[in-house]
Amino acid sequence: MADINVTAKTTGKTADLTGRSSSSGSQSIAAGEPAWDIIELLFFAYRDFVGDADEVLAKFSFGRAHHRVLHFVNRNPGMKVAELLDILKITKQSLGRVLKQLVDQGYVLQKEGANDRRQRLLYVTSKGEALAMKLAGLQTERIARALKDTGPGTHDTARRFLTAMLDAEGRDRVLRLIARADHARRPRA
Amino acid sequence: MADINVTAKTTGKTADLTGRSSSSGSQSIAAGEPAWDIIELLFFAYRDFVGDADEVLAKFSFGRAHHRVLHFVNRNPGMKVAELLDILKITKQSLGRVLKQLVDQGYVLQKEGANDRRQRLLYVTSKGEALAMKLAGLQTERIARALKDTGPGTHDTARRFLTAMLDAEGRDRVLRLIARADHARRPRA
DNA sequence: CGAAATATGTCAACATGGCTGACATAAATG
DNA sequence: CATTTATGTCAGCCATGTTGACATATTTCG
Repeated sequence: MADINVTAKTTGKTADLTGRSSSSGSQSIAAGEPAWDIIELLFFAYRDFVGDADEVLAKFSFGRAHHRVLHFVNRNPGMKVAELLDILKITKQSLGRVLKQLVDQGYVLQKEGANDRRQRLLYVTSKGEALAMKLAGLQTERIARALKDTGPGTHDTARRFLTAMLDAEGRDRVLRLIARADHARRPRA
Repeated sequence: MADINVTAKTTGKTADLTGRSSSSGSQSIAAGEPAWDIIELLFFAYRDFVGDADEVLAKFSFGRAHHRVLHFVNRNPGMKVAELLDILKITKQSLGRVLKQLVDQGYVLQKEGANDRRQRLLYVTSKGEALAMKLAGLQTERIARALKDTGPGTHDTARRFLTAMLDAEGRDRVLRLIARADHARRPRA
Protein backbone atom coordinates (compact mmCIF):
# COMPACT_ATOMS: atom_id res chain seq x y z
CA MET A 1 0.00 0.00 0.00
CA ALA A 2 2.71 2.46 0.95
CA ASP A 3 4.85 2.39 -2.12
CA ILE A 4 8.40 3.57 -2.33
CA ASN A 5 8.80 4.70 -5.90
CA VAL A 6 12.31 5.31 -7.12
CA THR A 7 11.97 6.97 -10.49
CA ALA A 8 15.61 7.37 -11.38
CA LYS A 9 14.91 4.81 -14.08
CA THR A 10 14.20 6.34 -17.46
CA THR A 11 12.04 5.00 -20.25
CA GLY A 12 15.31 4.36 -21.98
CA LYS A 13 14.03 3.84 -25.47
CA THR A 14 13.10 7.26 -26.69
CA ALA A 15 14.73 10.61 -27.15
CA ASP A 16 14.59 11.97 -23.66
CA LEU A 17 12.94 15.25 -22.90
CA THR A 18 12.98 14.86 -19.17
CA GLY A 19 16.64 15.70 -18.99
CA ARG A 20 16.15 19.15 -20.41
CA SER A 21 13.10 20.01 -18.43
CA SER A 22 14.32 18.69 -15.13
CA SER A 23 17.56 20.57 -15.59
CA SER A 24 15.50 23.71 -16.05
CA GLY A 25 13.79 22.97 -12.73
CA SER A 26 10.50 21.31 -13.59
CA GLN A 27 9.73 20.60 -9.94
CA SER A 28 6.26 22.05 -9.24
CA ILE A 29 6.30 24.45 -12.22
CA ALA A 30 7.71 27.89 -11.54
CA ALA A 31 4.65 30.11 -11.11
CA GLY A 32 3.69 31.59 -14.44
CA GLU A 33 5.52 29.02 -16.51
CA PRO A 34 3.02 27.04 -18.54
CA ALA A 35 3.37 23.29 -18.17
CA TRP A 36 3.91 22.88 -21.89
CA ASP A 37 5.16 19.35 -21.59
CA ILE A 38 2.14 17.98 -19.76
CA ILE A 39 -0.30 20.02 -21.85
CA GLU A 40 1.07 18.68 -25.10
CA LEU A 41 1.70 15.16 -23.89
CA LEU A 42 -1.90 14.96 -22.70
CA PHE A 43 -3.07 16.03 -26.13
CA PHE A 44 -0.99 13.53 -28.05
CA ALA A 45 -1.34 10.71 -25.54
CA TYR A 46 -5.09 11.04 -25.38
CA ARG A 47 -5.32 11.09 -29.14
CA ASP A 48 -3.30 7.92 -29.47
CA PHE A 49 -5.24 6.37 -26.59
CA VAL A 50 -8.63 6.84 -28.22
CA GLY A 51 -7.12 6.06 -31.60
CA ASP A 52 -6.80 2.40 -30.65
CA ALA A 53 -10.54 2.10 -30.35
CA ASP A 54 -11.31 4.31 -33.32
CA GLU A 55 -9.78 1.87 -35.74
CA VAL A 56 -11.89 -1.03 -34.53
CA LEU A 57 -15.03 1.05 -34.28
CA ALA A 58 -14.64 2.17 -37.86
CA LYS A 59 -15.04 -1.42 -39.01
CA PHE A 60 -18.46 -1.46 -37.37
CA SER A 61 -19.33 2.00 -38.69
CA PHE A 62 -19.39 3.20 -35.12
CA GLY A 63 -17.82 6.32 -33.70
CA ARG A 64 -16.57 7.50 -30.37
CA ALA A 65 -20.06 8.35 -29.27
CA HIS A 66 -21.06 4.70 -29.63
CA HIS A 67 -17.95 3.65 -27.77
CA ARG A 68 -18.71 5.84 -24.80
CA VAL A 69 -22.26 4.55 -24.52
CA LEU A 70 -21.22 0.95 -24.91
CA HIS A 71 -18.43 1.36 -22.41
CA PHE A 72 -20.54 2.77 -19.62
CA VAL A 73 -23.44 0.43 -20.18
CA ASN A 74 -21.05 -2.49 -20.09
CA ARG A 75 -19.54 -1.22 -16.90
CA ASN A 76 -22.86 -0.38 -15.27
CA PRO A 77 -25.42 -2.93 -16.36
CA GLY A 78 -28.96 -1.92 -15.58
CA MET A 79 -28.20 1.77 -15.50
CA LYS A 80 -30.96 4.23 -16.23
CA VAL A 81 -30.95 6.44 -19.31
CA ALA A 82 -30.88 9.48 -17.05
CA GLU A 83 -27.72 8.27 -15.33
CA LEU A 84 -26.01 7.76 -18.63
CA LEU A 85 -26.97 11.23 -19.76
CA ASP A 86 -25.54 12.58 -16.55
CA ILE A 87 -22.25 10.77 -16.98
CA LEU A 88 -21.78 11.66 -20.62
CA LYS A 89 -23.03 15.20 -20.18
CA ILE A 90 -24.76 15.24 -23.54
CA THR A 91 -28.38 15.83 -24.44
CA LYS A 92 -30.90 13.04 -24.69
CA GLN A 93 -31.25 13.78 -28.38
CA SER A 94 -27.57 13.14 -28.97
CA LEU A 95 -27.65 10.04 -26.84
CA GLY A 96 -30.82 8.85 -28.50
CA ARG A 97 -29.24 8.81 -31.90
CA VAL A 98 -26.35 6.51 -31.05
CA LEU A 99 -28.26 4.48 -28.47
CA LYS A 100 -30.92 3.66 -31.03
CA GLN A 101 -28.28 2.32 -33.39
CA LEU A 102 -26.69 0.23 -30.67
CA VAL A 103 -30.06 -1.22 -29.74
CA ASP A 104 -31.18 -1.78 -33.32
CA GLN A 105 -27.97 -3.60 -34.11
CA GLY A 106 -28.14 -5.77 -31.04
CA TYR A 107 -25.32 -4.41 -28.90
CA VAL A 108 -27.49 -2.96 -26.17
CA LEU A 109 -30.93 -3.84 -24.89
CA GLN A 110 -33.40 -1.99 -22.77
CA LYS A 111 -35.64 -3.51 -20.13
CA GLU A 112 -38.50 -1.95 -18.28
CA GLY A 113 -37.62 -1.13 -14.70
CA ALA A 114 -39.09 -3.60 -12.23
CA ASN A 115 -40.09 -0.95 -9.73
CA ASP A 116 -40.57 1.99 -12.03
CA ARG A 117 -41.93 0.89 -15.36
CA ARG A 118 -41.12 4.25 -16.97
CA GLN A 119 -37.46 3.44 -16.81
CA ARG A 120 -35.63 1.69 -19.64
CA LEU A 121 -32.70 0.04 -17.92
CA LEU A 122 -29.70 -0.49 -20.15
CA TYR A 123 -27.76 -3.70 -20.61
CA VAL A 124 -25.16 -4.86 -23.09
CA THR A 125 -25.93 -8.03 -24.99
CA SER A 126 -23.22 -10.66 -25.23
CA LYS A 127 -22.37 -9.15 -28.61
CA GLY A 128 -22.14 -5.75 -26.99
CA GLU A 129 -20.06 -7.03 -24.14
CA ALA A 130 -17.67 -8.67 -26.57
CA LEU A 131 -17.10 -5.41 -28.40
CA ALA A 132 -16.80 -3.37 -25.23
CA MET A 133 -14.26 -5.79 -23.81
CA LYS A 134 -12.30 -5.83 -27.02
CA LEU A 135 -12.01 -2.07 -27.00
CA ALA A 136 -11.15 -1.99 -23.31
CA GLY A 137 -8.57 -4.67 -23.96
CA LEU A 138 -6.85 -2.61 -26.60
CA GLN A 139 -6.69 0.41 -24.37
CA THR A 140 -5.52 -1.72 -21.48
CA GLU A 141 -2.68 -3.06 -23.58
CA ARG A 142 -1.46 0.46 -24.15
CA ILE A 143 -1.85 1.37 -20.50
CA ALA A 144 -0.15 -1.80 -19.28
CA ARG A 145 2.74 -1.21 -21.63
CA ALA A 146 3.07 2.37 -20.48
CA LEU A 147 2.94 1.42 -16.81
CA LYS A 148 5.49 -1.29 -17.31
CA ASP A 149 7.79 1.04 -19.23
CA THR A 150 7.45 3.74 -16.62
CA GLY A 151 8.29 1.52 -13.70
CA PRO A 152 6.64 0.14 -10.60
CA GLY A 153 4.39 2.38 -8.60
CA THR A 154 3.29 4.24 -11.68
CA HIS A 155 -0.20 2.78 -11.65
CA ASP A 156 -0.87 4.30 -8.29
CA THR A 157 0.75 7.61 -9.19
CA ALA A 158 -1.09 7.80 -12.49
CA ARG A 159 -4.37 7.09 -10.78
CA ARG A 160 -3.75 9.74 -8.17
CA PHE A 161 -2.54 12.28 -10.70
CA LEU A 162 -5.53 11.78 -12.97
CA THR A 163 -7.86 11.90 -10.00
CA ALA A 164 -6.33 15.20 -8.95
CA MET A 165 -6.81 16.51 -12.48
CA LEU A 166 -10.57 16.16 -12.13
CA ASP A 167 -12.76 19.11 -11.27
CA ALA A 168 -12.90 19.11 -7.49
CA GLU A 169 -16.69 19.35 -7.54
CA GLY A 170 -17.31 16.26 -9.61
CA ARG A 171 -14.42 14.24 -8.24
CA ASP A 172 -16.28 12.17 -5.71
CA ARG A 173 -19.03 11.38 -8.16
CA VAL A 174 -16.47 10.07 -10.62
CA LEU A 175 -14.69 8.03 -8.01
CA ARG A 176 -17.94 6.60 -6.75
CA LEU A 177 -18.95 5.72 -10.28
CA ILE A 178 -15.71 3.86 -10.83
CA ALA A 179 -15.89 2.11 -7.48
CA ARG A 180 -19.52 1.14 -7.99
CA ALA A 181 -18.88 -0.24 -11.43
CA ASP A 182 -16.00 -2.30 -10.11
CA HIS A 183 -18.49 -4.13 -7.93
CA ALA A 184 -21.54 -4.33 -10.16
CA ARG A 185 -20.79 -7.61 -11.89
CA ARG A 186 -23.08 -8.75 -14.63
CA PRO A 187 -26.59 -8.86 -13.19
CA ARG A 188 -27.28 -10.42 -16.58
CA ALA A 189 -27.30 -9.18 -20.13
CA MET B 1 17.53 14.83 -11.46
CA ALA B 2 17.34 11.44 -9.81
CA ASP B 3 14.17 11.80 -7.83
CA ILE B 4 13.22 9.67 -4.90
CA ASN B 5 9.46 9.64 -4.89
CA VAL B 6 7.74 8.49 -1.77
CA THR B 7 4.08 8.19 -2.62
CA ALA B 8 2.71 7.00 0.68
CA LYS B 9 0.99 10.37 0.85
CA THR B 10 -2.57 10.24 -0.41
CA THR B 11 -4.57 12.98 -2.03
CA GLY B 12 -6.38 13.10 1.25
CA LYS B 13 -9.41 15.05 0.21
CA THR B 14 -11.50 12.70 -1.83
CA ALA B 15 -13.18 9.38 -1.44
CA ASP B 16 -10.31 7.07 -2.03
CA LEU B 17 -10.43 4.45 -4.72
CA THR B 18 -6.80 3.51 -4.50
CA GLY B 19 -7.37 1.49 -1.37
CA ARG B 20 -9.69 -0.90 -3.11
CA SER B 21 -7.62 -1.33 -6.19
CA SER B 22 -4.27 -1.61 -4.50
CA SER B 23 -5.69 -4.17 -2.14
CA SER B 24 -6.84 -6.14 -5.16
CA GLY B 25 -3.31 -6.03 -6.50
CA SER B 26 -3.26 -3.23 -9.06
CA GLN B 27 0.45 -3.67 -9.64
CA SER B 28 0.98 -4.12 -13.39
CA ILE B 29 -2.63 -5.16 -14.13
CA ALA B 30 -3.36 -8.89 -13.99
CA ALA B 31 -3.29 -10.01 -17.62
CA GLY B 32 -6.78 -9.84 -19.06
CA GLU B 33 -8.10 -7.44 -16.48
CA PRO B 34 -9.04 -4.17 -18.15
CA ALA B 35 -7.52 -1.12 -16.49
CA TRP B 36 -10.93 0.36 -15.86
CA ASP B 37 -9.67 2.95 -13.45
CA ILE B 38 -7.12 4.50 -15.80
CA ILE B 39 -9.43 4.23 -18.80
CA GLU B 40 -12.22 6.09 -17.07
CA LEU B 41 -10.01 8.56 -15.24
CA LEU B 42 -8.39 9.49 -18.54
CA PHE B 43 -11.80 10.14 -20.02
CA PHE B 44 -13.04 12.32 -17.20
CA ALA B 45 -9.73 14.03 -16.54
CA TYR B 46 -9.23 14.92 -20.18
CA ARG B 47 -12.74 16.27 -20.42
CA ASP B 48 -12.25 18.50 -17.41
CA PHE B 49 -8.83 19.49 -18.68
CA VAL B 50 -10.06 20.76 -22.03
CA GLY B 51 -13.17 22.13 -20.36
CA ASP B 52 -11.13 24.90 -18.78
CA ALA B 53 -10.27 26.28 -22.17
CA ASP B 54 -13.68 25.62 -23.68
CA GLU B 55 -15.35 28.12 -21.40
CA VAL B 56 -13.00 30.93 -22.35
CA LEU B 57 -13.07 30.05 -26.03
CA ALA B 58 -16.84 30.18 -26.07
CA LYS B 59 -16.69 33.88 -25.18
CA PHE B 60 -14.71 34.46 -28.36
CA SER B 61 -16.95 32.16 -30.39
CA PHE B 62 -13.99 29.89 -30.86
CA GLY B 63 -13.89 26.13 -30.46
CA ARG B 64 -11.30 23.52 -29.70
CA ALA B 65 -10.10 23.56 -33.27
CA HIS B 66 -9.14 27.21 -32.90
CA HIS B 67 -7.44 26.44 -29.63
CA ARG B 68 -5.27 23.74 -31.11
CA VAL B 69 -4.15 25.93 -33.98
CA LEU B 70 -3.47 28.90 -31.74
CA HIS B 71 -1.62 26.73 -29.27
CA PHE B 72 0.79 25.21 -31.73
CA VAL B 73 1.39 28.42 -33.63
CA ASN B 74 2.13 30.17 -30.36
CA ARG B 75 4.52 27.43 -29.39
CA ASN B 76 6.18 27.22 -32.79
CA PRO B 77 6.31 30.68 -34.29
CA GLY B 78 7.17 30.69 -37.94
CA MET B 79 5.94 27.19 -38.55
CA LYS B 80 4.78 26.18 -42.00
CA VAL B 81 1.18 25.32 -42.77
CA ALA B 82 2.30 21.86 -43.78
CA GLU B 83 3.91 21.26 -40.39
CA LEU B 84 0.77 22.30 -38.59
CA LEU B 85 -1.30 19.97 -40.73
CA ASP B 86 1.08 17.19 -39.87
CA ILE B 87 0.87 17.84 -36.13
CA LEU B 88 -2.89 18.17 -36.01
CA LYS B 89 -3.48 15.33 -38.44
CA ILE B 90 -6.40 17.05 -40.11
CA THR B 91 -6.97 18.07 -43.70
CA LYS B 92 -5.99 21.43 -45.07
CA GLN B 93 -9.66 22.18 -45.65
CA SER B 94 -10.45 21.70 -41.98
CA LEU B 95 -7.44 23.72 -40.95
CA GLY B 96 -8.21 26.39 -43.50
CA ARG B 97 -11.59 27.06 -41.99
CA VAL B 98 -10.38 27.86 -38.49
CA LEU B 99 -7.09 29.36 -39.56
CA LYS B 100 -8.88 31.86 -41.77
CA GLN B 101 -10.99 32.98 -38.83
CA LEU B 102 -7.94 33.34 -36.61
CA VAL B 103 -6.16 35.39 -39.27
CA ASP B 104 -9.21 37.52 -40.13
CA GLN B 105 -9.75 38.33 -36.48
CA GLY B 106 -6.14 39.21 -35.86
CA TYR B 107 -4.95 36.33 -33.70
CA VAL B 108 -2.59 34.82 -36.24
CA LEU B 109 -0.68 36.28 -39.13
CA GLN B 110 1.03 34.73 -42.10
CA LYS B 111 4.27 35.88 -43.65
CA GLU B 112 5.87 34.82 -46.87
CA GLY B 113 8.84 32.54 -46.33
CA ALA B 114 12.14 34.32 -46.81
CA ASN B 115 13.77 31.46 -48.68
CA ASP B 116 10.70 29.85 -50.16
CA ARG B 117 8.12 32.43 -51.05
CA ARG B 118 5.40 29.81 -51.50
CA GLN B 119 5.33 29.22 -47.77
CA ARG B 120 3.04 31.16 -45.46
CA LEU B 121 4.82 31.02 -42.13
CA LEU B 122 2.51 31.28 -39.16
CA TYR B 123 2.89 33.61 -36.20
CA VAL B 124 0.61 34.64 -33.38
CA THR B 125 -0.01 38.36 -32.99
CA SER B 126 0.28 39.85 -29.52
CA LYS B 127 -3.49 39.43 -29.26
CA GLY B 128 -3.12 35.80 -30.26
CA GLU B 129 -0.29 35.26 -27.85
CA ALA B 130 -2.32 36.74 -25.03
CA LEU B 131 -5.18 34.35 -25.66
CA ALA B 132 -2.91 31.36 -26.10
CA MET B 133 -1.11 32.15 -22.86
CA LYS B 134 -4.35 32.67 -21.02
CA LEU B 135 -5.60 29.25 -22.07
CA ALA B 136 -2.27 27.61 -21.28
CA GLY B 137 -2.33 29.35 -17.92
CA LEU B 138 -5.70 27.89 -17.04
CA GLN B 139 -4.60 24.42 -17.95
CA THR B 140 -1.36 24.89 -16.11
CA GLU B 141 -3.23 25.87 -12.96
CA ARG B 142 -5.06 22.58 -13.06
CA ILE B 143 -1.90 20.63 -13.75
CA ALA B 144 0.07 22.43 -11.04
CA ARG B 145 -2.68 21.79 -8.53
CA ALA B 146 -2.81 18.13 -9.49
CA LEU B 147 0.95 17.73 -9.28
CA LYS B 148 1.05 19.44 -5.92
CA ASP B 149 -1.79 17.32 -4.58
CA THR B 150 -0.18 14.17 -5.85
CA GLY B 151 3.18 14.82 -4.30
CA PRO B 152 6.73 15.52 -5.36
CA GLY B 153 8.17 13.57 -8.23
CA THR B 154 4.82 13.35 -9.92
CA HIS B 155 5.74 15.76 -12.68
CA ASP B 156 8.46 13.47 -13.84
CA THR B 157 6.35 10.35 -13.46
CA ALA B 158 3.41 11.94 -15.27
CA ARG B 159 5.66 13.03 -18.09
CA ARG B 160 7.16 9.61 -18.44
CA PHE B 161 3.82 7.86 -18.18
CA LEU B 162 2.22 10.07 -20.82
CA THR B 163 5.26 9.68 -23.04
CA ALA B 164 4.97 5.92 -22.74
CA MET B 165 1.29 6.16 -23.67
CA LEU B 166 2.20 7.57 -27.08
CA ASP B 167 2.31 5.41 -30.15
CA ALA B 168 5.86 4.12 -30.27
CA GLU B 169 6.23 5.16 -33.92
CA GLY B 170 5.36 8.80 -33.41
CA ARG B 171 6.96 9.15 -29.99
CA ASP B 172 10.24 10.69 -31.01
CA ARG B 173 8.53 13.14 -33.32
CA VAL B 174 6.33 14.32 -30.49
CA LEU B 175 9.23 14.62 -28.09
CA ARG B 176 11.28 16.50 -30.63
CA LEU B 177 8.38 18.83 -31.27
CA ILE B 178 8.06 19.60 -27.58
CA ALA B 179 11.80 20.03 -27.14
CA ARG B 180 12.10 22.23 -30.19
CA ALA B 181 9.21 24.46 -29.12
CA ASP B 182 10.80 24.87 -25.70
CA HIS B 183 13.73 26.54 -27.41
CA ALA B 184 12.07 28.46 -30.21
CA ARG B 185 11.45 31.73 -28.41
CA ARG B 186 9.55 34.47 -30.17
CA PRO B 187 11.39 35.19 -33.44
CA ARG B 188 8.79 38.00 -33.47
CA ALA B 189 5.05 38.16 -33.93
C1' DC C 1 -59.48 10.03 -8.20
C1' DG C 2 -57.35 13.37 -10.95
C1' DA C 3 -53.54 16.77 -11.51
C1' DA C 4 -48.79 17.26 -11.66
C1' DA C 5 -44.27 15.58 -11.85
C1' DT C 6 -41.06 12.26 -13.87
C1' DA C 7 -38.63 9.13 -17.36
C1' DT C 8 -38.15 8.62 -21.80
C1' DG C 9 -38.61 9.26 -26.83
C1' DT C 10 -38.96 12.00 -31.02
C1' DC C 11 -39.26 15.67 -34.71
C1' DA C 12 -37.03 19.59 -36.74
C1' DA C 13 -33.38 22.66 -37.31
C1' DC C 14 -28.85 24.23 -36.68
C1' DA C 15 -23.47 24.52 -35.53
C1' DT C 16 -18.89 22.69 -35.36
C1' DG C 17 -15.37 20.41 -37.18
C1' DG C 18 -13.97 16.30 -39.29
C1' DC C 19 -13.81 14.26 -44.44
C1' DT C 20 -13.32 13.61 -49.91
C1' DG C 21 -12.68 15.38 -54.50
C1' DA C 22 -11.67 18.78 -57.75
C1' DC C 23 -9.34 22.59 -59.16
C1' DA C 24 -6.41 27.18 -59.03
C1' DT C 25 -2.18 29.79 -58.28
C1' DA C 26 2.42 30.93 -57.42
C1' DA C 27 6.94 29.68 -56.81
C1' DA C 28 10.70 26.42 -56.76
C1' DT C 29 13.17 22.85 -59.15
C1' DG C 30 15.25 20.05 -62.60
C1' DC D 1 9.99 24.99 -70.06
C1' DA D 2 7.70 21.16 -67.64
C1' DT D 3 6.94 19.44 -63.28
C1' DT D 4 6.54 19.41 -58.53
C1' DT D 5 5.53 21.72 -54.31
C1' DA D 6 3.02 24.80 -50.92
C1' DT D 7 -1.01 26.66 -50.27
C1' DG D 8 -5.84 28.07 -50.89
C1' DT D 9 -10.62 27.33 -52.08
C1' DC D 10 -15.26 25.66 -53.68
C1' DA D 11 -18.77 22.27 -52.94
C1' DG D 12 -20.83 18.80 -50.41
C1' DC D 13 -21.14 14.98 -47.02
C1' DC D 14 -20.90 12.92 -42.23
C1' DA D 15 -20.75 12.55 -37.11
C1' DT D 16 -22.03 14.45 -33.12
C1' DG D 17 -23.00 18.15 -30.39
C1' DT D 18 -26.90 21.88 -29.48
C1' DT D 19 -31.94 24.12 -28.60
C1' DG D 20 -36.86 23.98 -28.53
C1' DA D 21 -41.21 21.84 -28.79
C1' DC D 22 -44.04 18.00 -27.96
C1' DA D 23 -45.88 13.14 -27.06
C1' DT D 24 -46.50 9.08 -24.01
C1' DA D 25 -46.51 6.29 -20.16
C1' DT D 26 -46.21 5.95 -15.39
C1' DT D 27 -45.64 7.40 -10.78
C1' DT D 28 -46.67 10.46 -7.07
C1' DC D 29 -49.25 13.47 -4.39
C1' DG D 30 -53.01 16.54 -2.68
